[in-house]
Amino acid sequence: MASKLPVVSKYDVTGRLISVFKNLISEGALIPGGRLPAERDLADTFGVSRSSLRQALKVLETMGVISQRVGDGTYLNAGAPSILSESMEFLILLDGISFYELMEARLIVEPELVARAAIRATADDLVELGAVHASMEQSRNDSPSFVEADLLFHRTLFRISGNRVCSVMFTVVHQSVHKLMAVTAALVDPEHTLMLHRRIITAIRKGDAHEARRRMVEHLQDATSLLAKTAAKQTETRLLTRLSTLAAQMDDL
Amino acid sequence: MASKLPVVSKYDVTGRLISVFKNLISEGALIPGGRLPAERDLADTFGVSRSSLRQALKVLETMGVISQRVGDGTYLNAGAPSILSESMEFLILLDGISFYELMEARLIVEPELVARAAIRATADDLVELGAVHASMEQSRNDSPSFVEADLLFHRTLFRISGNRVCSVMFTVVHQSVHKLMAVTAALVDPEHTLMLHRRIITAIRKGDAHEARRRMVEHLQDATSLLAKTAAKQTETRLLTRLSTLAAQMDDL
DNA sequence: CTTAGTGAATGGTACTACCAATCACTGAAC
DNA sequence: GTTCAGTGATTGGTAGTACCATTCACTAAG
Repeated sequence: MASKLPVVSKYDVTGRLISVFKNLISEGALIPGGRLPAERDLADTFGVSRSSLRQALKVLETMGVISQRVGDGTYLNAGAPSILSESMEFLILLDGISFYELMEARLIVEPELVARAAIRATADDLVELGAVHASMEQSRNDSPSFVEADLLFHRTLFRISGNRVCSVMFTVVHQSVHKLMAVTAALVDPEHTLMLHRRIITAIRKGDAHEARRRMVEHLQDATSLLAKTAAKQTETRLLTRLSTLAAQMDDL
Repeated sequence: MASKLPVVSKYDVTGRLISVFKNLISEGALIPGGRLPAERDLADTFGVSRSSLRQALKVLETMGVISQRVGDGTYLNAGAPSILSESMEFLILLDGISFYELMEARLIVEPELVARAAIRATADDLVELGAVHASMEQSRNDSPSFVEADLLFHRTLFRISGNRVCSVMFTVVHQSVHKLMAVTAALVDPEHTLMLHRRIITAIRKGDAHEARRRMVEHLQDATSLLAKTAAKQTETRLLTRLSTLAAQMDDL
């Protein structure tokens, strides 16, 4: 007869639980924003221990799929732009991705993306883009918020372009680059950056995809060479490997 | 005095543990391929319970950062192209990313990437690319392996382009698209695909970046319209939402 | 109607016990 | 000396219990 009946390999319960949640979501049994049963009930329903269930839930929470609040409950998140960010940080660490490679990735994606933004931008999009740029001008003398506004500008362009896949994937790239820019921001000329941004906006307003693409290349190449100048190779490497140190620490270890 | 001394908020032990591992990796205390102490020892040295530690390790394992083997131990992985894959699947589910959006992301990235490949390709790269194409020709009558070889072709181009950020990010995009292609592969004309690929290879051999870019756009647009034709909107949606069902199931639930 | 309080529900952590797979070591057989 | 079987310690995987801190809904007092 069959050699294995309902063996079901007692192992990898956690992994199978993750698959179950994946299916429940795809089947619509769980809706974004909805609340999941309590851990004790879930464990009971699935016939697994609360320990194993919690491992699975912790994975989902780290990926941004769910949110857990003590005393309240567990909720399924709506769209989750932060899903990839934790993974990406480890990727940068393990593969030793350099600052140049990050910027090159931007050079590959953002010009083509802004070209689509130039075509698809609605009137509302243009207003929003103008507002973002205005807030950038206001913070021209405050490095931290200027860098912040700079990235918001790029992220807005991603949104306008309409491709969420690229948008999400480059959230973390932007975050990583952001940490580097924050260090060297003092040496950046705000007026120069603002001018390059204005050129991009103008191209989008005209709906000129080619021009927008060209202006984005111009801007990113300028930023790359500038950051490269201010950060010596040695320093840069050190910065990159310390990217994650900003996170919460285990104080008592 | 200070209002909070060593309070250290007993909460989010797992999250802080993940940060600790991140730091240990970035500081070189953990090297890829290296073995971590046993769970019981780790929990002891960190002063946390094995439960909390295991939650953190499970997150790292799911992301592909570490590998755990019963009876053996826990090892830090080298580069991990699969890190983003699990997260991406949930993203597609939660955000309802469509097949068109996936293909558009490819259209944004791959042409520019192949342009760089045309410039950077070494003699060895060209040989490898030729070999991949040859294996594709051999499997022209076997749909499954033909689709497989098709994706290998594109992944090889990613590698040759030299940008690991894009390469890793699109691993999962390719995987998702692959599952769709496997369904509609029967309707694809192998000879047509092979011809489009040959054009790309020829452009790379010539080192003609513009030509390579143009040929990639041609190929991807062709693939998109073809898949769109064979997959009615309704069917497509159903396929997408079932993308994850191939994974292991919880048989006993 | 507002506010303070009370108790149940919930996630977070700790700890123990046991299982199954793996590996290194030992000793017998060739 | 070499090989192979066995044995025991080590290790990850799961189950289960207990307790804590937070949150929320409900209640009663103002």
